[in-house]
Amino acid sequence: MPFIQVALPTPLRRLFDYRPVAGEPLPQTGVRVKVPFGHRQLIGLVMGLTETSELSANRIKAALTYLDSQALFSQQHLDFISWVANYYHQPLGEVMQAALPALLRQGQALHPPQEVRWQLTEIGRQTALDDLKRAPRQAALIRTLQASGLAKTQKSLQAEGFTLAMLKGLQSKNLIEIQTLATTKKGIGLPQLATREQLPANVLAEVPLKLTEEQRQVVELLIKEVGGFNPTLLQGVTGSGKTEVYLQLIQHLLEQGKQVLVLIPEIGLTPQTLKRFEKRFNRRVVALHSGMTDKERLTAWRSALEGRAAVVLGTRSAIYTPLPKLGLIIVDEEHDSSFKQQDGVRYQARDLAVLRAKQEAIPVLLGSATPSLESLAKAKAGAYRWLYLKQRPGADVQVPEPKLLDIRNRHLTGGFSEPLFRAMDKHLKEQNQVLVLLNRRGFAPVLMCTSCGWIAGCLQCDARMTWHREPPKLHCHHCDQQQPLPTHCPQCLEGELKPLGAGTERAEETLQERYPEIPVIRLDRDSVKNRNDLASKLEQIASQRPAILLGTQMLAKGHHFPDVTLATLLNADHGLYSSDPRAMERTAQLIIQVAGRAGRAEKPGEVIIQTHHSDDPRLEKLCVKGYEALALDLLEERQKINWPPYAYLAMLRAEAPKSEQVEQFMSQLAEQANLLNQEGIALLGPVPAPMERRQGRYHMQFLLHDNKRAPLHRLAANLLLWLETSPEARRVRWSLDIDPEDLF
DNA sequence: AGCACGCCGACT
DNA sequence: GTCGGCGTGCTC
Repeated sequence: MPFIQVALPTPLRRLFDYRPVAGEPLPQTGVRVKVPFGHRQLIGLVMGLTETSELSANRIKAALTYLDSQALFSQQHLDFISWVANYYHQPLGEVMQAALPALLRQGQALHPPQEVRWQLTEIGRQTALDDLKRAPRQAALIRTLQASGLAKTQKSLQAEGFTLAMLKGLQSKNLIEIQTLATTKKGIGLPQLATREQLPANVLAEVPLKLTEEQRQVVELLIKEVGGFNPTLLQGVTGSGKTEVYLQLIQHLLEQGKQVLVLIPEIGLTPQTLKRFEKRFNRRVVALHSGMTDKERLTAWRSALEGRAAVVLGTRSAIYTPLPKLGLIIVDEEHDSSFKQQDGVRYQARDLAVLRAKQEAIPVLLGSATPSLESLAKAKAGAYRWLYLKQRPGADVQVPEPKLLDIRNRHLTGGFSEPLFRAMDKHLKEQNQVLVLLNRRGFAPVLMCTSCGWIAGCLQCDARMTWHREPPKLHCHHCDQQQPLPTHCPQCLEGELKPLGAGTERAEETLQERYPEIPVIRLDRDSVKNRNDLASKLEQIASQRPAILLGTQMLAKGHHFPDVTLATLLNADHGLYSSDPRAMERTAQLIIQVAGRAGRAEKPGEVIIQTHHSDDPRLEKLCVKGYEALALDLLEERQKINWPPYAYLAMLRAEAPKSEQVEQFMSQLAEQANLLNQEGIALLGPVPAPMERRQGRYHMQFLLHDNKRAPLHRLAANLLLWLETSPEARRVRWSLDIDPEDLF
């Protein structure tokens, strides 16, 4: 009798052996199993069978039950997830769990139990009841069903006095059967079709848009390469019709009966995106994102697993969706930072998309107007095919060149300079919309006492409290801690408290004062809390002209605002002189995103970027030569300083309530790392994390750097062995981040 | 991680 | 006398 090897949701990095469930056939791999574990019961995934165990047989417990009749993951998918666990040095069981929808993790059945209904078979419908003369109750049962003409629940039949024995009796005579239900999109049970879901022969539900020559070439080229691993970077300016290229490529895959996985950034999934896909195809399109209920997610996930969903449109965790007929993966806005999972099971979904495509020998398409330096480097080196969309279809209007507006020595009103106001005046007077982007929520980022200089700080973090007006409070954006607004200075008791700097609330107030007749529509996390809020704001935007659209990142991502002719970024300086080499890249992406919002229809647009450093050569390059020129410069810089994507990093972080605890642990870790470091990996740190105190805990970090991946991972693995066994590591919370993105 | 066991201090 | 603090050991 072999043992089953089970991956369990525990930080212990190994599989656990169990005796198979008695009296049941041996389970397939990829089936969930409930097992006793210490003093509790856990749900794990069967990873394989083994004849031998390192443990003595008497210490091996028996598994309790199998929760699935068929595998949730194919062997190939299990291999993929195992690879992820291995590469990111995460416990396999935890990665497996992360790959399952919450309800399956908790042990719910893949198919929710349905109420048993009985219906007549074809024979039963036609029977003359002569054969049942000696079974009057069974005959009565048939008559009841014939009279109703529909399936009846077992419960109601039993209430009418029919017994289970009668039902079984008729079932064995093939006169009645249990109705099997298929769940439709709306969740209404319909009799399952004899074969499988009947799909219209035509994949298309609407006539596709006419492609430009440029788009057509891209689509044709990509179609030609379907069927093998083929990574492509599609660099298309905002409004160049990337989505239409995706749709027509997807159409081709659907016509071959394939499934397509489309990854999108976290807030990119607007209802419009989903609708556009649904409208195009006579095939099932499902979404997978955090805004859905557990039940909705399970339904979508299941239809993907069973091959019924043709297109899965999801955020980063959708990379784990089982798709038996997967033929293509698309990552839209591939540069977006939300593809990196920052806590728990850490991974970069864009990288995993490329890996999964390679494993399945299918094409993968990374799309962006502002590709990440990682993808650009791959494209430049020839590892990815590099395609462009440079034109905007349907209009001669090109993306306007951003203009830098220097605000050194200029008076600012709520963050706005006079020349910016004048530009706004002009566009509003022409009955157009103006978009104002400000990456700061609340009324003011700082509240200060004018007489003693006291500043409202967070008690738990090394951060300032942001002053919010509506509702009035002090709010720490790092730990979510909230406090009532002080009426006077708590330090000197007499000074006046004044806001410094401006957030979206203050900008809104400023704009409303200056433009009392013009609607100001604000979009940030405080004013848009759910899908309904977003829908109503978008509707306001669509119906009001002139208008001012004001908001954070939310405003810069994904939405089309055809009436915006002026787009402006109130402050581009954040990140210009940051110690983080990624900051410039992000600022550049933001500026290009903002610029892409202006003049998308027939109207020429204008883009104004306020900055204190208009002479910064990188900003100038971005505005005049464009994103790619700047990005290639930044890449060259990265190569010079031997930094990703030309080198590899692994970050060890730790936190504890007392700073001494982390310091002590980190110095032991560093000592250990030095001891284990046989291959000359650069060890940077340990140093306090950028915001050392967060949520009342002290954070430190330790960076491993090398220009080869393998030795770095070997050292990381050895450090993990030490971390798992040393008692010091238990006194702190630590984590290992492979390919970290947030360093400073 | 999560849970139990076990050994010391301040309470009804 | 016991409740509960968290140090330590273990999980097939």
